[in-house]
Amino acid sequence: MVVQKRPARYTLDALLEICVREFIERGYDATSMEDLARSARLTKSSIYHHVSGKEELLRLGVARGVDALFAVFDEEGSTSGRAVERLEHVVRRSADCLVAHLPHVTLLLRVRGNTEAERWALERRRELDRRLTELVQAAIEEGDLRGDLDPRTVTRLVFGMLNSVTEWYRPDGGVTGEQLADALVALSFDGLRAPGRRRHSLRS
Amino acid sequence: MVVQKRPARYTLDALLEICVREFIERGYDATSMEDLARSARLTKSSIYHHVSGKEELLRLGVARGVDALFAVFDEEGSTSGRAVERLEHVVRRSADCLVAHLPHVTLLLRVRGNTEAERWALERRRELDRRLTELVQAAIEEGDLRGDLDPRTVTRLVFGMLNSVTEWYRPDGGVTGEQLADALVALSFDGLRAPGRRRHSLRS
DNA sequence: TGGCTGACCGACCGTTCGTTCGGGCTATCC
DNA sequence: GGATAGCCCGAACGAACGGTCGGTCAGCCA
Repeated sequence: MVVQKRPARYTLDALLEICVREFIERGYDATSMEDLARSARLTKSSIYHHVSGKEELLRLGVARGVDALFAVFDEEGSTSGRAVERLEHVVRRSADCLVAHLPHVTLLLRVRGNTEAERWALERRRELDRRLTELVQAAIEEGDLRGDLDPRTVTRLVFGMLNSVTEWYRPDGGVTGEQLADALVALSFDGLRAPGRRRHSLRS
Repeated sequence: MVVQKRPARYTLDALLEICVREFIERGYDATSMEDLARSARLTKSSIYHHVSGKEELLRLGVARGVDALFAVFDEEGSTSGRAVERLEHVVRRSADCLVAHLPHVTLLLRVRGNTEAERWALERRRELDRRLTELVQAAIEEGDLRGDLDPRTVTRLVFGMLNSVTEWYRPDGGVTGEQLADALVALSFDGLRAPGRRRHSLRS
Protein backbone atom coordinates (compact mmCIF):
# COMPACT_ATOMS: atom_id res chain seq x y z
CA MET A 1 0.00 0.00 0.00
CA VAL A 2 1.22 3.45 -0.87
CA VAL A 3 1.03 5.75 2.12
CA GLN A 4 2.35 9.21 2.82
CA LYS A 5 5.02 8.65 5.41
CA ARG A 6 6.71 11.96 5.99
CA PRO A 7 5.21 15.09 4.40
CA ALA A 8 7.23 15.35 1.22
CA ARG A 9 8.70 18.74 0.48
CA TYR A 10 8.11 18.27 -3.21
CA THR A 11 5.79 16.62 -5.62
CA LEU A 12 7.42 15.81 -8.94
CA ASP A 13 5.57 18.68 -10.59
CA ALA A 14 6.61 21.22 -7.99
CA LEU A 15 10.25 20.21 -8.30
CA LEU A 16 10.01 20.20 -12.06
CA GLU A 17 8.65 23.73 -12.04
CA ILE A 18 11.69 24.97 -10.17
CA CYS A 19 14.14 23.09 -12.37
CA VAL A 20 12.52 24.30 -15.58
CA ARG A 21 12.78 27.86 -14.35
CA GLU A 22 16.49 27.37 -13.72
CA PHE A 23 17.01 25.73 -17.11
CA ILE A 24 15.40 28.72 -18.79
CA GLU A 25 17.38 31.29 -16.85
CA ARG A 26 20.85 29.88 -17.49
CA GLY A 27 20.25 27.36 -20.24
CA TYR A 28 20.11 23.60 -19.73
CA ASP A 29 23.80 22.89 -20.16
CA ALA A 30 24.95 25.79 -18.02
CA THR A 31 22.70 24.69 -15.16
CA SER A 32 24.34 22.22 -12.78
CA MET A 33 22.61 19.81 -10.44
CA GLU A 34 24.04 21.94 -7.64
CA ASP A 35 22.23 24.96 -9.06
CA LEU A 36 18.99 23.01 -9.10
CA ALA A 37 19.53 21.69 -5.58
CA ARG A 38 20.30 25.15 -4.22
CA SER A 39 17.23 26.63 -5.87
CA ALA A 40 15.01 23.83 -4.51
CA ARG A 41 16.67 23.91 -1.08
CA LEU A 42 17.57 20.25 -1.37
CA THR A 43 20.83 18.41 -1.80
CA LYS A 44 21.95 17.12 -5.15
CA SER A 45 21.38 13.54 -4.14
CA SER A 46 17.84 14.21 -2.99
CA ILE A 47 16.84 15.21 -6.48
CA TYR A 48 17.66 11.68 -7.62
CA HIS A 49 14.90 10.41 -5.36
CA HIS A 50 12.37 12.12 -7.64
CA VAL A 51 13.93 11.71 -11.06
CA SER A 52 16.52 9.48 -12.68
CA GLY A 53 18.79 12.38 -13.56
CA LYS A 54 19.23 15.75 -15.16
CA GLU A 55 18.05 14.66 -18.57
CA GLU A 56 14.75 13.34 -17.24
CA LEU A 57 14.01 16.79 -15.87
CA LEU A 58 14.54 18.16 -19.34
CA ARG A 59 12.45 15.41 -20.90
CA LEU A 60 9.53 15.98 -18.53
CA GLY A 61 9.70 19.71 -19.07
CA VAL A 62 9.71 19.69 -22.86
CA ALA A 63 7.04 16.96 -22.94
CA ARG A 64 4.65 19.26 -21.11
CA GLY A 65 5.35 21.94 -23.66
CA VAL A 66 4.77 19.53 -26.54
CA ASP A 67 1.49 18.31 -25.06
CA ALA A 68 0.21 21.83 -24.60
CA LEU A 69 0.95 22.89 -28.17
CA PHE A 70 -0.42 19.73 -29.77
CA ALA A 71 -3.66 20.06 -27.81
CA VAL A 72 -4.44 23.22 -29.80
CA PHE A 73 -4.54 21.29 -33.05
CA ASP A 74 -7.06 18.83 -31.60
CA GLU A 75 -9.56 21.53 -30.69
CA GLU A 76 -12.77 21.72 -32.69
CA GLY A 77 -11.92 25.13 -34.13
CA SER A 78 -8.71 23.72 -35.61
CA THR A 79 -10.40 20.93 -37.53
CA SER A 80 -13.60 22.37 -38.99
CA GLY A 81 -14.48 25.44 -41.03
CA ARG A 82 -12.59 27.29 -43.73
CA ALA A 83 -8.84 26.91 -43.60
CA VAL A 84 -8.32 30.59 -42.92
CA GLU A 85 -10.57 30.36 -39.87
CA ARG A 86 -8.83 27.25 -38.65
CA LEU A 87 -5.52 29.02 -39.10
CA GLU A 88 -6.67 32.02 -37.11
CA HIS A 89 -7.93 29.71 -34.39
CA VAL A 90 -4.61 27.91 -34.21
CA VAL A 91 -2.62 31.14 -34.05
CA ARG A 92 -4.84 32.66 -31.39
CA ARG A 93 -5.04 29.54 -29.26
CA SER A 94 -1.33 28.85 -29.62
CA ALA A 95 -0.69 32.28 -28.18
CA ASP A 96 -3.03 31.55 -25.27
CA CYS A 97 -1.38 28.22 -24.74
CA LEU A 98 2.07 29.72 -24.91
CA VAL A 99 1.19 32.22 -22.21
CA ALA A 100 -0.49 29.59 -20.06
CA HIS A 101 2.46 27.19 -20.24
CA LEU A 102 5.20 29.74 -20.75
CA PRO A 103 8.05 27.96 -18.94
CA HIS A 104 7.52 24.57 -20.55
CA VAL A 105 7.07 25.97 -24.04
CA THR A 106 10.08 28.24 -23.60
CA LEU A 107 12.17 25.24 -22.65
CA LEU A 108 10.84 23.33 -25.63
CA LEU A 109 11.81 26.08 -28.03
CA ARG A 110 15.39 26.21 -26.75
CA VAL A 111 16.47 22.60 -27.22
CA ARG A 112 19.29 22.04 -29.69
CA GLY A 113 19.25 18.28 -30.15
CA ASN A 114 22.14 17.24 -27.96
CA THR A 115 20.28 14.43 -26.21
CA GLU A 116 17.68 11.85 -27.20
CA ALA A 117 14.95 13.80 -25.42
CA GLU A 118 15.89 16.95 -27.30
CA ARG A 119 15.88 15.22 -30.65
CA TRP A 120 12.43 13.85 -29.92
CA ALA A 121 11.27 17.37 -29.04
CA LEU A 122 12.70 18.74 -32.29
CA GLU A 123 10.83 16.12 -34.28
CA ARG A 124 7.56 17.02 -32.57
CA ARG A 125 8.15 20.68 -33.36
CA ARG A 126 8.72 19.79 -37.00
CA GLU A 127 5.38 17.99 -36.99
CA LEU A 128 3.65 21.11 -35.70
CA ASP A 129 5.36 23.08 -38.43
CA ARG A 130 4.07 20.64 -41.05
CA ARG A 131 0.50 20.93 -39.84
CA LEU A 132 0.65 24.71 -39.84
CA THR A 133 2.08 24.73 -43.34
CA GLU A 134 -0.81 22.58 -44.53
CA LEU A 135 -3.26 25.08 -43.07
CA VAL A 136 -1.57 28.00 -44.79
CA GLN A 137 -1.43 26.13 -48.08
CA ALA A 138 -5.12 25.25 -47.86
CA ALA A 139 -6.11 28.82 -47.00
CA ILE A 140 -4.20 30.10 -50.03
CA GLU A 141 -5.94 27.58 -52.27
CA GLU A 142 -9.31 28.63 -50.89
CA GLY A 143 -8.44 32.18 -51.88
CA ASP A 144 -8.49 33.66 -48.39
CA LEU A 145 -4.76 34.29 -48.11
CA ARG A 146 -2.61 36.15 -50.60
CA GLY A 147 -0.92 33.82 -53.07
CA ASP A 148 2.14 35.92 -53.83
CA LEU A 149 4.16 34.61 -50.89
CA ASP A 150 5.80 31.23 -50.45
CA PRO A 151 3.62 29.21 -48.02
CA ARG A 152 6.64 27.55 -46.46
CA THR A 153 8.34 30.86 -45.77
CA VAL A 154 5.34 32.69 -44.36
CA THR A 155 4.50 29.70 -42.16
CA ARG A 156 7.93 29.82 -40.64
CA LEU A 157 7.71 33.57 -40.20
CA VAL A 158 4.32 33.42 -38.48
CA PHE A 159 5.46 30.49 -36.39
CA GLY A 160 8.62 32.41 -35.58
CA MET A 161 6.68 35.47 -34.51
CA LEU A 162 4.47 33.28 -32.35
CA ASN A 163 7.37 31.48 -30.75
CA SER A 164 9.36 34.65 -30.20
CA VAL A 165 6.84 35.51 -27.52
CA THR A 166 8.72 33.25 -25.13
CA GLU A 167 11.71 35.56 -25.45
CA TRP A 168 10.07 38.58 -23.87
CA TYR A 169 6.54 37.94 -22.57
CA ARG A 170 6.10 38.14 -18.81
CA PRO A 171 2.70 37.55 -17.18
CA ASP A 172 3.15 40.61 -14.97
CA GLY A 173 4.29 42.87 -17.80
CA GLY A 174 1.01 44.70 -18.29
CA VAL A 175 -0.03 42.78 -21.40
CA THR A 176 -2.72 40.16 -20.96
CA GLY A 177 -2.72 36.91 -22.86
CA GLU A 178 -5.79 38.05 -24.74
CA GLN A 179 -4.19 41.32 -25.83
CA LEU A 180 -1.17 39.39 -27.00
CA ALA A 181 -3.28 36.93 -28.98
CA ASP A 182 -5.20 39.83 -30.53
CA ALA A 183 -1.99 41.56 -31.59
CA LEU A 184 -0.60 38.36 -33.03
CA VAL A 185 -3.68 37.61 -35.09
CA ALA A 186 -4.05 41.23 -36.20
CA LEU A 187 -0.41 41.44 -37.27
CA SER A 188 -0.36 38.05 -38.98
CA PHE A 189 -3.49 38.58 -41.03
CA ASP A 190 -3.73 42.32 -41.60
CA GLY A 191 -0.28 43.72 -40.88
CA LEU A 192 0.92 46.91 -39.29
CA ARG A 193 -0.18 49.42 -41.87
CA ALA A 194 -3.03 51.79 -41.13
CA PRO A 195 -6.32 50.89 -42.86
CA GLY A 196 -6.75 52.73 -46.15
CA ARG A 197 -3.02 52.86 -46.79
CA ARG A 198 -2.42 49.24 -47.60
CA ARG A 199 -0.31 48.17 -50.50
CA HIS A 200 -1.33 45.13 -52.45
CA SER A 201 1.75 44.45 -54.52
CA LEU A 202 5.00 43.04 -53.35
CA ARG A 203 7.55 45.48 -54.64
CA SER A 204 7.67 49.13 -53.87
CA MET B 1 59.46 43.11 -37.44
CA VAL B 2 56.47 40.85 -37.93
CA VAL B 3 57.19 38.23 -40.55
CA GLN B 4 55.33 35.18 -41.71
CA LYS B 5 57.51 32.30 -40.54
CA ARG B 6 55.58 29.14 -41.29
CA PRO B 7 52.35 29.36 -43.28
CA ALA B 8 49.74 29.53 -40.53
CA ARG B 9 46.85 27.13 -40.83
CA TYR B 10 44.46 29.68 -39.44
CA THR B 11 43.84 33.36 -39.31
CA LEU B 12 41.84 34.44 -36.30
CA ASP B 13 38.78 34.96 -38.49
CA ALA B 14 39.00 31.55 -40.09
CA LEU B 15 39.28 29.85 -36.71
CA LEU B 16 36.45 31.96 -35.35
CA GLU B 17 34.20 30.93 -38.21
CA ILE B 18 34.66 27.28 -37.34
CA CYS B 19 34.13 27.83 -33.63
CA VAL B 20 30.98 29.91 -34.15
CA ARG B 21 29.58 27.15 -36.30
CA GLU B 22 30.19 24.65 -33.52
CA PHE B 23 28.70 26.96 -30.89
CA ILE B 24 25.55 27.26 -32.96
CA GLU B 25 25.23 23.56 -33.61
CA ARG B 26 25.52 22.35 -30.03
CA GLY B 27 25.14 25.54 -28.02
CA TYR B 28 28.02 27.42 -26.40
CA ASP B 29 28.00 25.61 -23.08
CA ALA B 30 27.64 22.17 -24.61
CA THR B 31 30.63 22.76 -26.89
CA SER B 32 33.97 21.80 -25.34
CA MET B 33 37.39 23.07 -26.35
CA GLU B 34 38.04 19.52 -27.51
CA ASP B 35 35.06 19.77 -29.85
CA LEU B 36 36.43 23.01 -31.27
CA ALA B 37 39.92 21.55 -31.63
CA ARG B 38 38.64 18.45 -33.39
CA SER B 39 36.56 20.51 -35.79
CA ALA B 40 39.51 22.80 -36.57
CA ARG B 41 41.94 19.90 -36.79
CA LEU B 42 44.10 21.46 -34.12
CA THR B 43 44.84 20.54 -30.54
CA LYS B 44 43.18 22.24 -27.62
CA SER B 45 46.36 24.00 -26.64
CA SER B 46 46.89 25.38 -30.12
CA ILE B 47 43.64 27.28 -29.92
CA TYR B 48 45.05 29.22 -26.99
CA HIS B 49 47.74 30.52 -29.31
CA HIS B 50 45.03 32.45 -31.20
CA VAL B 51 42.63 33.44 -28.41
CA SER B 52 42.77 33.82 -24.65
CA GLY B 53 40.09 31.20 -24.08
CA LYS B 54 36.65 29.92 -24.85
CA GLU B 55 34.84 33.04 -23.78
CA GLU B 56 36.88 35.25 -26.10
CA LEU B 57 35.68 33.17 -29.03
CA LEU B 58 32.13 33.86 -27.92
CA ARG B 59 32.87 37.54 -27.42
CA LEU B 60 34.40 37.93 -30.87
CA GLY B 61 31.52 36.06 -32.46
CA VAL B 62 28.68 38.04 -30.90
CA ALA B 63 30.52 41.32 -31.46
CA ARG B 64 30.48 40.69 -35.19
CA GLY B 65 26.76 40.08 -35.00
CA VAL B 66 26.19 43.27 -33.01
CA ASP B 67 28.25 45.34 -35.44
CA ALA B 68 26.31 44.00 -38.42
CA LEU B 69 22.90 44.80 -36.93
CA PHE B 70 23.84 48.25 -35.69
CA ALA B 71 25.21 49.20 -39.08
CA VAL B 72 21.67 48.99 -40.48
CA PHE B 73 20.49 51.80 -38.21
CA ASP B 74 23.29 54.05 -39.44
CA GLU B 75 22.29 53.75 -43.08
CA GLU B 76 20.78 56.78 -44.76
CA GLY B 77 17.41 55.10 -45.29
CA SER B 78 17.12 54.53 -41.55
CA THR B 79 17.59 58.16 -40.59
CA SER B 80 15.66 60.22 -43.14
CA GLY B 81 12.15 60.15 -44.55
CA ARG B 82 8.82 59.31 -42.98
CA ALA B 83 9.01 56.98 -39.99
CA VAL B 84 7.07 54.27 -41.81
CA GLU B 85 9.61 54.31 -44.62
CA ARG B 86 12.52 54.24 -42.20
CA LEU B 87 10.88 51.32 -40.45
CA GLU B 88 10.44 49.42 -43.69
CA HIS B 89 14.06 50.11 -44.57
CA VAL B 90 15.26 48.81 -41.21
CA VAL B 91 13.16 45.65 -41.46
CA ARG B 92 14.25 44.91 -45.00
CA ARG B 93 17.92 45.67 -44.42
CA SER B 94 17.97 43.78 -41.12
CA ALA B 95 16.75 40.75 -43.01
CA ASP B 96 19.51 41.17 -45.59
CA CYS B 97 22.04 41.64 -42.85
CA LEU B 98 20.78 38.63 -40.96
CA VAL B 99 21.21 36.47 -44.03
CA ALA B 100 24.63 37.90 -44.82
CA HIS B 101 25.96 37.37 -41.30
CA LEU B 102 23.79 34.42 -40.35
CA PRO B 103 26.21 32.58 -38.03
CA HIS B 104 27.25 35.61 -36.01
CA VAL B 105 23.73 36.96 -35.64
CA THR B 106 22.44 33.49 -34.73
CA LEU B 107 25.05 33.27 -32.01
CA LEU B 108 24.14 36.74 -30.79
CA LEU B 109 20.47 35.83 -30.49
CA ARG B 110 21.22 32.74 -28.41
CA VAL B 111 23.19 34.25 -25.54
CA ARG B 112 21.58 33.98 -22.13
CA GLY B 113 23.72 36.31 -20.03
CA ASN B 114 25.93 33.81 -18.21
CA THR B 115 29.18 35.67 -18.87
CA GLU B 116 30.24 39.31 -19.10
CA ALA B 117 30.41 39.13 -22.87
CA GLU B 118 26.88 37.75 -23.03
CA ARG B 119 25.49 40.43 -20.76
CA TRP B 120 27.08 43.09 -22.95
CA ALA B 121 25.47 41.48 -25.99
CA LEU B 122 22.06 41.45 -24.29
CA GLU B 123 22.38 45.15 -23.51
CA ARG B 124 23.17 45.94 -27.14
CA ARG B 125 20.16 43.94 -28.25
CA ARG B 126 17.99 45.93 -25.88
CA GLU B 127 19.32 49.12 -27.46
CA LEU B 128 18.30 47.86 -30.90
CA ASP B 129 14.88 47.07 -29.50
CA ARG B 130 14.56 50.60 -28.13
CA ARG B 131 15.42 52.17 -31.47
CA LEU B 132 12.93 50.01 -33.30
CA THR B 133 10.21 50.85 -30.81
CA GLU B 134 10.86 54.56 -31.37
CA LEU B 135 10.40 54.06 -35.10
CA VAL B 136 7.11 52.21 -34.63
CA GLN B 137 5.88 54.84 -32.21
CA ALA B 138 6.75 57.64 -34.61
CA ALA B 139 5.09 55.89 -37.54
CA ILE B 140 1.89 55.50 -35.54
CA GLU B 141 1.93 59.17 -34.61
CA GLU B 142 2.42 60.10 -38.25
CA GLY B 143 -0.71 58.10 -39.02
CA ASP B 144 0.94 55.52 -41.27
CA LEU B 145 0.58 52.57 -38.89
CA ARG B 146 -2.61 51.43 -37.21
CA GLY B 147 -3.01 52.87 -33.74
CA ASP B 148 -5.08 50.09 -32.18
CA LEU B 149 -2.09 47.96 -31.22
CA ASP B 150 0.42 48.53 -28.43
CA PRO B 151 3.68 49.82 -30.03
CA ARG B 152 5.83 47.94 -27.54
CA THR B 153 4.09 44.65 -28.26
CA VAL B 154 4.06 44.89 -32.04
CA THR B 155 7.72 45.95 -32.04
CA ARG B 156 8.63 42.84 -30.16
CA LEU B 157 6.52 40.70 -32.44
CA VAL B 158 8.04 42.13 -35.61
CA PHE B 159 11.50 41.91 -34.09
CA GLY B 160 10.74 38.36 -33.05
CA MET B 161 9.60 37.41 -36.51
CA LEU B 162 12.75 38.95 -37.94
CA ASN B 163 15.03 37.20 -35.49
CA SER B 164 13.27 33.87 -35.85
CA VAL B 165 14.82 33.68 -39.30
CA THR B 166 18.04 32.43 -37.70
CA GLU B 167 16.16 29.36 -36.52
CA TRP B 168 15.42 27.98 -39.95
CA TYR B 169 16.94 29.97 -42.80
CA ARG B 170 19.66 28.23 -44.80
CA PRO B 171 21.41 29.95 -47.71
CA ASP B 172 21.03 26.82 -49.86
CA GLY B 173 17.37 26.30 -49.00
CA GLY B 174 15.93 27.71 -52.20
CA VAL B 175 14.90 31.05 -50.72
CA THR B 176 17.06 34.03 -51.58
CA GLY B 177 17.77 36.80 -49.12
CA GLU B 178 15.72 39.17 -51.23
CA GLN B 179 12.69 36.87 -51.27
CA LEU B 180 12.96 36.55 -47.51
CA ALA B 181 13.18 40.30 -47.02
CA ASP B 182 10.17 40.78 -49.32
CA ALA B 183 8.11 38.26 -47.37
CA LEU B 184 9.08 39.85 -44.07
CA VAL B 185 8.15 43.36 -45.16
CA ALA B 186 4.94 42.16 -46.83
CA LEU B 187 3.86 40.22 -43.78
CA SER B 188 4.79 42.91 -41.29
CA PHE B 189 3.03 45.73 -43.07
CA ASP B 190 0.15 44.13 -44.94
CA GLY B 191 -0.38 40.73 -43.37
CA LEU B 192 -1.34 37.36 -44.77
CA ARG B 193 -4.87 38.05 -45.83
CA ALA B 194 -5.77 38.24 -49.50
CA PRO B 195 -6.36 41.77 -50.83
CA GLY B 196 -10.01 42.77 -50.73
CA ARG B 197 -10.72 40.56 -47.74
CA ARG B 198 -8.97 42.56 -45.09
CA ARG B 199 -10.55 43.26 -41.77
CA HIS B 200 -9.93 46.58 -40.15
CA SER B 201 -11.18 45.99 -36.66
CA LEU B 202 -9.48 44.00 -33.95
CA ARG B 203 -12.17 41.67 -32.75
CA SER B 204 -13.99 39.09 -34.81
C1' DT C 1 74.49 28.58 -41.05
C1' DG C 2 72.75 29.32 -36.74
C1' DG C 3 69.81 31.82 -33.80
C1' DC C 4 65.12 33.50 -33.42
C1' DT C 5 60.25 33.36 -33.55
C1' DG C 6 55.57 32.09 -34.80
C1' DA C 7 52.65 28.04 -34.92
C1' DC C 8 51.58 24.08 -32.92
C1' DC C 9 51.62 19.85 -29.92
C1' DG C 10 51.35 16.21 -25.81
C1' DA C 11 50.99 15.81 -21.12
C1' DC C 12 49.04 17.29 -17.29
C1' DC C 13 46.81 20.53 -13.81
C1' DG C 14 42.97 21.64 -10.44
C1' DT C 15 38.09 21.99 -10.56
C1' DT C 16 33.51 20.85 -11.38
C1' DC C 17 30.41 17.84 -13.44
C1' DG C 18 26.43 14.21 -13.04
C1' DT C 19 25.77 10.36 -10.46
C1' DT C 20 26.00 6.67 -6.73
C1' DC C 21 25.84 4.72 -2.23
C1' DG C 22 24.90 3.78 2.54
C1' DG C 23 22.58 5.40 6.07
C1' DG C 24 19.44 8.39 9.09
C1' DC C 25 15.06 10.32 10.18
C1' DT C 26 10.00 10.30 10.66
C1' DA C 27 5.18 9.41 10.06
C1' DT C 28 2.24 5.71 9.53
C1' DC C 29 0.66 0.71 9.93
C1' DC C 30 0.06 -3.71 12.38
C1' DG D 1 6.08 -0.05 19.85
C1' DG D 2 8.62 -2.40 16.50
C1' DA D 3 8.64 -2.74 11.57
C1' DT D 4 8.20 -0.44 7.27
C1' DA D 5 8.63 2.67 3.65
C1' DG D 6 9.11 7.34 1.93
C1' DC D 7 12.11 11.18 1.88
C1' DC D 8 16.32 13.15 2.37
C1' DC D 9 21.32 13.71 3.49
C1' DG D 10 26.84 13.64 3.44
C1' DA D 11 30.57 11.79 1.27
C1' DA D 12 32.65 10.23 -2.46
C1' DC D 13 33.06 8.44 -7.29
C1' DG D 14 35.09 8.54 -12.22
C1' DA D 15 34.83 11.43 -16.07
C1' DA D 16 35.16 15.55 -18.46
C1' DC D 17 35.93 20.25 -18.20
C1' DG D 18 38.81 24.76 -19.38
C1' DG D 19 43.28 25.99 -19.11
C1' DT D 20 48.70 25.73 -18.46
C1' DC D 21 53.28 24.36 -19.40
C1' DG D 22 57.51 23.05 -21.58
C1' DG D 23 59.00 21.78 -25.71
C1' DT D 24 59.29 20.75 -31.00
C1' DC D 25 59.58 22.15 -35.56
C1' DA D 26 59.73 24.86 -39.72
C1' DG D 27 61.07 28.87 -42.04
C1' DC D 28 63.24 33.56 -42.28
C1' DC D 29 67.11 36.82 -41.42
C1' DA D 30 71.57 38.32 -40.13
